[in-house]
Amino acid sequence: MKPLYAEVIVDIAHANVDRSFSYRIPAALQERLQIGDEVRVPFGSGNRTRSGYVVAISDHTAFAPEAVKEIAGIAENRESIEHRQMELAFWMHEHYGCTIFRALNCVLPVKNKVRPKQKRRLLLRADEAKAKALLAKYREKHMPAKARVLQYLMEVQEADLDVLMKELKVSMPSVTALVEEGAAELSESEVNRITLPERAAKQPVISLSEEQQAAVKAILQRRQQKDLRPSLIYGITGSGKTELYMELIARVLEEGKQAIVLIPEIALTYQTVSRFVARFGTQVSMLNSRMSAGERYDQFERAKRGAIRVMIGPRSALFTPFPDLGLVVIDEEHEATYKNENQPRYHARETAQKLCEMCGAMLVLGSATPSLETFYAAEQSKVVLYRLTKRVNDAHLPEVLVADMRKELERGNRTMFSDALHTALAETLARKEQAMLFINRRGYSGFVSCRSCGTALKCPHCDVSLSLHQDNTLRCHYCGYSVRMVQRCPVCGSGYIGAFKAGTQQIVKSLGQLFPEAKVVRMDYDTTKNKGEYETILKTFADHDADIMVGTQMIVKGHDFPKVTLMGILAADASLFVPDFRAAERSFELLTQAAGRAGRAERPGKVVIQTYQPEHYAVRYAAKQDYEGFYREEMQYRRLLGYPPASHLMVIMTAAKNQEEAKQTAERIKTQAAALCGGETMILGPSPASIEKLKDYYRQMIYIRKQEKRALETLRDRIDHWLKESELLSNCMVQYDIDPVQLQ
DNA sequence: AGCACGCCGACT
DNA sequence: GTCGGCGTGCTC
Repeated sequence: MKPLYAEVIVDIAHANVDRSFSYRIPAALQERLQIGDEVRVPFGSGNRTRSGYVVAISDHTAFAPEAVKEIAGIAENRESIEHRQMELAFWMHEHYGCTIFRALNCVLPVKNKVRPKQKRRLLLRADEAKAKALLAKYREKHMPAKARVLQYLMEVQEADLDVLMKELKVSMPSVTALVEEGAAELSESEVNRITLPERAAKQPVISLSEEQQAAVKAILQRRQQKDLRPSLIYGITGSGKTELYMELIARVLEEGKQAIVLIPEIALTYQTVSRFVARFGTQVSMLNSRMSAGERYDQFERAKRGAIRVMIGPRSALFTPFPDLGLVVIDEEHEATYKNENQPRYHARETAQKLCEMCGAMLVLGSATPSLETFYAAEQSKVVLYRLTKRVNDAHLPEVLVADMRKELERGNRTMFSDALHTALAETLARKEQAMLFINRRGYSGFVSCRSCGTALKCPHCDVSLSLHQDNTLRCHYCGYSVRMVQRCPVCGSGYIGAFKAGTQQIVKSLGQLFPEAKVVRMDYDTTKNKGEYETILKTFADHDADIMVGTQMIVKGHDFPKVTLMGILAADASLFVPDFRAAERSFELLTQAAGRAGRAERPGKVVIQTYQPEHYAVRYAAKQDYEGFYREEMQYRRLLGYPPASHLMVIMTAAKNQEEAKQTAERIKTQAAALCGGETMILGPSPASIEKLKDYYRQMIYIRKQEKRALETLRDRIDHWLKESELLSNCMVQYDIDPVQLQ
């Protein structure tokens, strides 16, 4: 019998051992051992037994066979949380074509990751007399390292451990010695210092509307029948999706199970979380991206122990190791942030579905503008749809005006504001109400449009916009088509053609000229970079210390300001012509959500959409707040052009420091792919990525379409296998993404 | 993370 | 020499 080896990740939280080690599998375990099993292995020169996880099994090892040690034993609980998490990691590895390591690091994020040392502080513990005595002793006994540390501590009382070690040129052994002698104390990072809202005065549980109750009842009933298909709560803004989620969470908690709630990072604010805390108290916790690995670790440990039973967070909260998960909610499921743009390129929606299948948990998706994927799945009965059609408190939908900016130009209005918006602003200010101006900054990647007739230049082959490059050519990022920049609009001959530009700063400036007495706040990436700024701006506006808020995408999500009765959308077109097949979908979402911001309370709201393309279907349907109309029209395009979800699309990206290398590798991959899948498959490219050079790497893209997703996965694995055999990979990186959410 | 090895200054 | 503190590097 062949000797079998297992690759084992050792359970030590340190970067230096963040890799696998080969172990021999004892005869008794050869039949039984599986990838993902927890094993006991001798490790290090002391051969201390440690636990680890099997990540691969094979009949050979890259390590010197005579130096390989043997697995000591297997942990018997294949039901453990870790085992379940490992299984999820392996699914991600297969599904997203990333390495097992990447997947594991994502699913068990603290394992193998160093706890941030900079957070550890060294405090003086001995009193003055004792410290002086010890210092004298160290000096006398020639222990300079310890003496230096102690003296320093006596001066400053406490110090950051990393800084101290560097400054005083000492290392860990000296510090530990001091701690053991009781002279000093190490404090871990401020444990659990995330500030959750205080338990708010217990608010009465809002009773659900008939519609909401019916949906809750149906979802629970389906679970009883072991129907684990995801549920889609499709409800217009203000229809009370959150109450519905909370009701489901309450039911799950009653059964002694736990729940995960995913919310896009941008909407993950104090207010959102406090609603959950008000209902469920200290069982609720949250994650966010600003947390250190240590804080995250603490959260996960508490979840494992049962101290937390509801976790709210972004994408990564999905990996909370709950012992008995009963429910996953994904709010605003259409959001692009649910797709990880780094390796592993997982989509939280798909991954949640897998996780829920594994745990027998319910998956509930919610959105006012569902992703085409989810709505398509609902049409095919792979997802069960529940509609919420009524706004809570019978609030009215806003009145939407579409301002045709071409006509404004004709009339000689060269400002950024249409007459309609100008008038509406004046009226709103006169009524002492508030307005928001949303400037669509998506699609800043240089699409070229005519200010006179609204034409945007498109690729004749791909139906995506051309981008203006620095060498003054217009290029298609899908197929590589390229043409010289035009001087006049090819449709109307106007000279007003160029790349679109407008920023929040310019808007604030012109507002100052038009309405000098109005107070304006600006919210965009620049003004919210520092901690707390986001909250400060929101508070200023909520307290009506400002009349107009100007901002980017950020202002669209999140908050209800009851006094906002006007929403102005500038450059609604910008996102329509991003060179991405999802451009229309994204624009529709943005416009619809922005429109939903106005007049949510008893005051009627007004929305002004400024566009050069009033006849575009995304603008038309957004103005009517008609998702389903938009869905049907958009699906026709997707079917026609073979884009997801009608068909499936794989993007292969090559990246190399040498431009030629990236190109040639891409060419050879294309040839190989063509050979592997025969004649009828559509392969586009290679063409440069929209930002061709990124962080010194030149990037080339290939697009492959197929009816079956499975076929793309097989193709990916075959190409990857072929690449590893060939010698192409040495200077060139290759990444795959099936059904991308954002094209690069 | 923990362990061993090897460097270097002090002392029998 | 050689003892012991202390930094460094490795762990299948």
